[in-house]
Amino acid sequence: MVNNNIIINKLKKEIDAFQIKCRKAGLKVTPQRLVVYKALIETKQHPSAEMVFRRVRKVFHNISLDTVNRTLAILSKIGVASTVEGSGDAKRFDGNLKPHQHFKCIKCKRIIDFYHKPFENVKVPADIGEKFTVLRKTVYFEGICDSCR
Amino acid sequence: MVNNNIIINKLKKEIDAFQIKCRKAGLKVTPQRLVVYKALIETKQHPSAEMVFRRVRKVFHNISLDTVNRTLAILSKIGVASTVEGSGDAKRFDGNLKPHQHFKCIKCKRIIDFYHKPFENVKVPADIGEKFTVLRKTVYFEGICDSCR
DNA sequence: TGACAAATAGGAGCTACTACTATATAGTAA
DNA sequence: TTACTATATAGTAGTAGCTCCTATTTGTCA
Repeated sequence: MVNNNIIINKLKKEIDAFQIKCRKAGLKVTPQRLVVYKALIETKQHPSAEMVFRRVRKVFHNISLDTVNRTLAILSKIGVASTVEGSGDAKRFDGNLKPHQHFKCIKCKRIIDFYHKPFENVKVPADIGEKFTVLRKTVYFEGICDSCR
Repeated sequence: MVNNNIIINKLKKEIDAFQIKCRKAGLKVTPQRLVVYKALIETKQHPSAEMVFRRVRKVFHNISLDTVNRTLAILSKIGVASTVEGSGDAKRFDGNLKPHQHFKCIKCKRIIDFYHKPFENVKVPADIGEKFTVLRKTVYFEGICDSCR
């Protein structure tokens, strides 16, 4: 029960922070945005737009897929979510803002978070850093997960 | 001239090796496959299927996009090419088999190779290596390239 | 509480594949 | 060389995953 309250309080705080970020960015706080944001931070599944859509439809019966897509793009833009690297297939989103890395199973497409300190501070080689503006550094593994092999 | 011959010889060797790999995999060596393979290893552009298609159409007038797509998938499968990481947009292919890393410009979508030894030997954390079969390790940067900023 | 810019639902449109099928061809065996 | 057959291809239809469009609705602010 105590544990549950901690989780609920954490969620409340995150939603409050989200509303502030929206207003700062000149974005309206709509119930659609709140429900998409909640769906994203409540899961560790790194869902696609379609997965989020199916989830939120259960509580918001006539929300459109377009709104979900637009909202996920907006969340990434204002920095409360990000898109997961990995080529092909549907875009996958991530509401986990802590520095972390991903392992993706090429069979079942599951994405698993892991935390490995040395990968957080990858140094950009001098020649790259001088020529380009590096906005995102990623260490990313692909392979076969435990349940697929 | 001498330089040119070296390049042509290198290309010939790669094509011979490609034919051997095809036969080993039980795949027929068709002119379509050769032309797609050549188009891929001749460029540093990390082309999409569409880009390869437009290129090969110039010399192979009625090749179909489906064949290009299928062939690129096959090249990746038998290990003479790979798909480039990076979410969304069209799949991009790479015929460069030397260990290297990519920087992708989020504006113009250009992909630039770079070579940085320390990134070639990224160690898989023990817990990940035990639980999953890691087939591919990637260090990947995103940002704004020199011509876009 | 009214005004209005921003956001949404629903649907059309688009891009990037992927599947299907009749025809053609590479590889092998005679 | 020629005949055979499994594989591959061209052309096209179909599908997934967005993205754009428009009339309507709604959050925000004066």
